[in-house]
Amino acid sequence: MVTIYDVAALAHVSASTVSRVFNGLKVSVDRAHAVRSAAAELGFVPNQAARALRTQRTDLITLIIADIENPFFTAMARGVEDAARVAGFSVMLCNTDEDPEKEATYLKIAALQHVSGVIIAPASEHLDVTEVTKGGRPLVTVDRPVLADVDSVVVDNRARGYQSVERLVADGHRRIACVTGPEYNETAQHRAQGWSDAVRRLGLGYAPEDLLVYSNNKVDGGYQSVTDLLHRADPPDAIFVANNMMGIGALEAITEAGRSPRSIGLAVSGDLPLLMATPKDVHVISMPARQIGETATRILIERIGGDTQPSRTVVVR
Amino acid sequence: MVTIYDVAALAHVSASTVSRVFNGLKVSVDRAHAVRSAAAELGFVPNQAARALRTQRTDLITLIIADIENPFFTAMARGVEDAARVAGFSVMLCNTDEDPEKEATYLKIAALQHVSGVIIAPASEHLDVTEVTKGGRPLVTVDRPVLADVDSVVVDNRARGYQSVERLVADGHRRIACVTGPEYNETAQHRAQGWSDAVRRLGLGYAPEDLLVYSNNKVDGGYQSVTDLLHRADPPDAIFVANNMMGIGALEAITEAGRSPRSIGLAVSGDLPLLMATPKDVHVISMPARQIGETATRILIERIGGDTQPSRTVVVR
DNA sequence: CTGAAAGCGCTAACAC
DNA sequence: GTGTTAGCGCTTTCAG
Repeated sequence: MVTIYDVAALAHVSASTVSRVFNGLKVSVDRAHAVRSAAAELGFVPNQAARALRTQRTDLITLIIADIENPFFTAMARGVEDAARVAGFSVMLCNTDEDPEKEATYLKIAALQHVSGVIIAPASEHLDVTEVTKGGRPLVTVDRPVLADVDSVVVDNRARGYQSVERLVADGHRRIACVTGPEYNETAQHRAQGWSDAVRRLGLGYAPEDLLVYSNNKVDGGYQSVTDLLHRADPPDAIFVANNMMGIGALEAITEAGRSPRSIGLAVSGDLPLLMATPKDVHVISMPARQIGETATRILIERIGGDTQPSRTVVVR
Repeated sequence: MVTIYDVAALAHVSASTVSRVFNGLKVSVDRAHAVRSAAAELGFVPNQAARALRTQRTDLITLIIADIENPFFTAMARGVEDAARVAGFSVMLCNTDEDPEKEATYLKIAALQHVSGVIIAPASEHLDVTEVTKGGRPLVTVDRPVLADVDSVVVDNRARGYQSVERLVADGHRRIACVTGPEYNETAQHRAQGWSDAVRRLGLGYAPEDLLVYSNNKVDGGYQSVTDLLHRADPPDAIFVANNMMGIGALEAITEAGRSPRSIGLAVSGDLPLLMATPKDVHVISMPARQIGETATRILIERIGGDTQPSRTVVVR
């Protein structure tokens, strides 16, 4: 392994000068040049482990997401990756499967690896971030805020629910059901709240609770819930589905029931993955997934750079 | 930060003894116990950077895939992750977007970070692995072999193409087209070869080239290619689609053309993502994505452990 | 089986 | 601006 000392010897300078060159500190031009060519000649690459040991930091960002198979998260991951790369950071992607235990493990690993920062789509707002933030390591949550004092990047979930109802009403629907995520999931709750607020505010004339279904944010859940709704004695004439994956399931259920998004109104929060063209008549309230990732990364990197302003929650449109 | 010296002091032993305990080397039971409780009391966690610097290795595996948004790769990633975790490794997931430049960058980073090993779904068989393998770091490729002397885990792509034709013929189809991936992609070529072999061997009575279409392994490509095929003057009566994403596009194209997989035969290599139920009459030649990931990881970890048998290519069924 | 001692490659005071 | 020096926390000979 070629070290900084080999380079120093070849360039007739000290090791510190080599170090300075590689860290962009002030060095006279001729020596800097000597160092660079020596390094190139030897194929020198700085040893990250040594650097990490010395500085107690890495140029690594850990990204922890709930479900790598959900296109929303993968799109977000791309946003993170892109923003991180231009800033010279690498991203370590971890998948929790919505399992708080895996989540905790990854947070611990992140701390162990001395990553520079963590971006996480937390399984719950009760996430324990102390393990990673103690020692001043920044963490920003995406998709949902947590109760701890950290930065978050989220979307306005209530507005999404509200807007969905407005659009369906504009289409002439009056009896609009809601299929949202698990009851313990705050994001799911907020979307449902937006929907129920609208149902009341617009005077649609039924108790929202009667048409509210909690599901699992997965394709099969959306399929099942919508199928059930369609078979009720007193079925809805439209449905707001609060998550992209369930949106796919909903579409399948509607098709299978011999209906179409024209006859039964459908609004979905989140982009429908893998569909060439969004079926006519489906209202898609698009999710700026990539932008969420980019924004979160930018905030994280500012923090890594020493930004100490009070923590904030950014709502992305 | 609490170090092994703090633990050593509290346990009245030397630092080396603490190190031995944490590395599973022989230490007398009572001292081992003392060390463990001291470590627990202080909340000691070994500093990975120091360890990496000393040993020149990490418990990190880098997984490099072409497209994080393709469910085949994400399923594979899960297999890798699961197998890695039980062996005490963490995985760093990198997404190349099929961009050889990004791929090269990630390989370089992997070497820099002193990861223990690399699993990669290479963009091409001409992948240059020297940067990462020099120094004896193991690398295994998945999905496709490369020209270098490394382990690979693949599926039998020719067999998949051949089998698809057999199944469609059994359904009574005689004029079977093939939509495969990019021409430079060996995997795509092999699937097409299996298809064309079958077309000839089964005496279907047309020149395979006439019904072979190269596409882009994406949803839109599958959609476009199938649409074009259906509008030909002399259209096929069945289609073999060589990739999961294009399979989705194909299905959309068929539906949009007012046809169904019953009237136009359809066989797809790879599982159709996000569909609740695979449409009746579609032949899906399933891909053992997860198993590929697990197998690759197991091989990699054996190599990391010092296995030096000649490199091999494992074909997963 | 255990401890002392010597670094792994790098950075950051500190002097010059 | 530059070199000298002293570690970062750990593992690993080498003695005992």
